[in-house]
Amino acid sequence: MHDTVMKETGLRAAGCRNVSPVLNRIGDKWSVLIVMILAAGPRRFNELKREIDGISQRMLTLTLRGLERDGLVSRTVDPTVPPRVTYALTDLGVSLTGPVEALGSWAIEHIGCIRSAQDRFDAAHEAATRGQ
Amino acid sequence: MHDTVMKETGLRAAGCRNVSPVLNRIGDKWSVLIVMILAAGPRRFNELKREIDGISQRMLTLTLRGLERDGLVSRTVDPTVPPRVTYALTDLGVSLTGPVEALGSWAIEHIGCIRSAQDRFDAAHEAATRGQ
DNA sequence: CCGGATCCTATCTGATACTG
DNA sequence: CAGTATCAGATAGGATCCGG
Repeated sequence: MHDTVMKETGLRAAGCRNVSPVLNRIGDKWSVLIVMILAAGPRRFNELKREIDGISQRMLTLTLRGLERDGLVSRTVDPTVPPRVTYALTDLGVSLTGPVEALGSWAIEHIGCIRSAQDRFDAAHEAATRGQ
Repeated sequence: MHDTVMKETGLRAAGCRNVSPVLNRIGDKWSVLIVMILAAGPRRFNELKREIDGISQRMLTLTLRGLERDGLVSRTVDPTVPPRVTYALTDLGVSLTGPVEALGSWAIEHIGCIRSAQDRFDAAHEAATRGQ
């Protein structure tokens, strides 16, 4: 990002290409939740599964694989039997919690505003649709 | 939300219920991009369509409706013929740009780290899969 | 110019069953 | 315990045509 002059459009386009993959990850159904739980400390597979409640085994595996692939989460296998696999946030994963918490704060702060906007919109839309 | 004592788990669960809808919005394919473009000033429908390049008419309409429903974007119809419809960020929408830019900065800052992690992961995984 | 309606495909997700 | 494999349903997204 050391281009001396960069048009706003160029900056935005470049930003988007970089931001998109991150958004795809944090935008999925479980990633942020898992990152936030792991922010409180490492967990084993079934601890996560119990703690999340609603996630399928499959999605937990898939999401953890994705997070591991992106370098946000580390996976440590304890070669015992039965196996113990521990997941933890990497430094990169920890650094993500900041921005995500910022977004979370915004959401909590404005959720009332959003919900009332939705209600107003739905009411208006329902009124327009009533005649059909 | 007036429980006097709330366990960490409860707090997290409550936070999640509030954050999830927001994540669903900003996690989708186009919302953040549109918000960021509108942050630079109001646009008309086809201006957005041209500027985004790759979005289908359908998705632009759908995404704008969603943003409007959430109170992030305002839609103003100029009752001329042909009609002019102008989209702009609401105050709520403007307030979202802060956290989103924070996330964007994080993404830009760490994208190299992420990509190399992915390459390492893919290389390791490919090696493990080679023998099949 | 704006956008609704329809059709079709790709991807995501969950349920279930099976394995080291 | 910690996964993998497979199947079926839900959902997102694009292409296209039509209407105000």
